Amino acid sequence: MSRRHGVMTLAVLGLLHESPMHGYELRKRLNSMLGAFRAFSYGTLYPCLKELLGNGWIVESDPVQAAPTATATPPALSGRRARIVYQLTAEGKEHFQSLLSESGPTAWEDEQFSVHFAFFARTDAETRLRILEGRRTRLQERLDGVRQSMARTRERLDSYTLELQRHGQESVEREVHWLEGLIEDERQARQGTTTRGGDDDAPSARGRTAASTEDN
Amino acid sequence: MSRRHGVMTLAVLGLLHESPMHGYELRKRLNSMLGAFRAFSYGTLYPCLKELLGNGWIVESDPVQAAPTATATPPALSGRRARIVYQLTAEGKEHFQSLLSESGPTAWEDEQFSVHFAFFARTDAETRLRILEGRRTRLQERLDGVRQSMARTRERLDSYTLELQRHGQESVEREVHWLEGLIEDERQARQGTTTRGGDDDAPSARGRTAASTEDN
DNA sequence: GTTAGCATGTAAGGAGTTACATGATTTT
DNA sequence: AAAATCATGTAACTCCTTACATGCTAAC
Repeated sequence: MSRRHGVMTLAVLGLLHESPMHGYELRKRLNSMLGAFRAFSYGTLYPCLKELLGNGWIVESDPVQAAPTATATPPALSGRRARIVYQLTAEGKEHFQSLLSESGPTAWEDEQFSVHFAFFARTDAETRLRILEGRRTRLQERLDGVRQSMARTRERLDSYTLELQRHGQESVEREVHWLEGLIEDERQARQGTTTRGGDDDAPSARGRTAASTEDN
Repeated sequence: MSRRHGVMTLAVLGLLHESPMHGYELRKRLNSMLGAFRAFSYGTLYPCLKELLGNGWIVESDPVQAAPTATATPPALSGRRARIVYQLTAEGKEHFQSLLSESGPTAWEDEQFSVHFAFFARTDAETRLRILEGRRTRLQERLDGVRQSMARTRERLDSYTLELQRHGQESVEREVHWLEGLIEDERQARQGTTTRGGDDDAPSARGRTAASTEDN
């Protein structure tokens, strides 16, 4: 028991790590963080929060009611509906870190990768590198599969199917290229901090951000 | 009852449309067709076949046992395990066409789009255009969301989160660009066949295939 | 002789969605 | 006065995966 709600758990713990929040806001931030990749509905969020509560990873904090435009609103229950603000417990933080340090397929598969990546600033350098490399290898395998299949079925496919394969292949190739840049950055950042085994905060990816936009 | 197994139903019917096949081969062809986008397991395939059978959309045909390397293998049950070869019925073909002519969100959302696209050669021109445009609009909305979110939270994000957003945005932009090329092709192909309302086979996407690789 | 590939299936469960229910508040 | 947005939640259901069970044949 405990490993339910795959991606959401990690994402929610990560966001609450920054600051306490209520459900509605949590979901908005979640979907803006991962906007291009996926979206969650309330039907996933609220049950997930319930479970996190049950596991003692989060607690309800004072329902701090942010002033509803006009500031001076009397005590008790005014300004909108009473919001339930959640915050991380010590165990929650610990669990978050242990989730972050997982570097198996669970971290680099399609749905999970983007969330893990989003919290790389809190992930130690070794794990970051292993996840990036794991994903690159995974995509490379997929590419091999696609290339073989295109070689085998050559000419026998209609133009739409062919175009789909071509487009799919190109997308995967692009992501591999992106990953390779990131991996190189990680390696170079490691040179800077010599043999240190420590975890520190974001190495501000200089160079790469520019490099990957070069062909604008 | 009847609308189960979302994407698979369409994909299986589509493949069986080309030629009869047994489950194992079906799955291989499925995964090679959609290799870059998704993969199915047997746990999805076999129950799906069962349901298609129940709906009368496919039937078992003679277990044509392809010669196992050496040709002359005696009658009955030789050469590997008895394979169950399925083929499309008339109702199956009809149902397949009706699935193909759906052009709502069910056709242009992430998981479904690639399968629908793969069978565009059997889809009529109007539907193709509506699906392509629907998806483009959908992605455009997603882009607007991402851009707004990036404008709002500017500077307050660590470099990894930022890089993720940038990469996500770029991917979506690329797909929009790809779609726009395809849409233009469809429109030009329509000019060729003047006012005709008919469905014909693949307009061999000339020009486009080259154009989208131009920046090689 | 053992691994890899061919071939078919089932049971249990995980992750998430849709649609509903409810109600306040702000904007148009 | 209507519509959008804020806010929380639940029940039912979908789609798919994992892990298991079984056994045969080809290649190393």
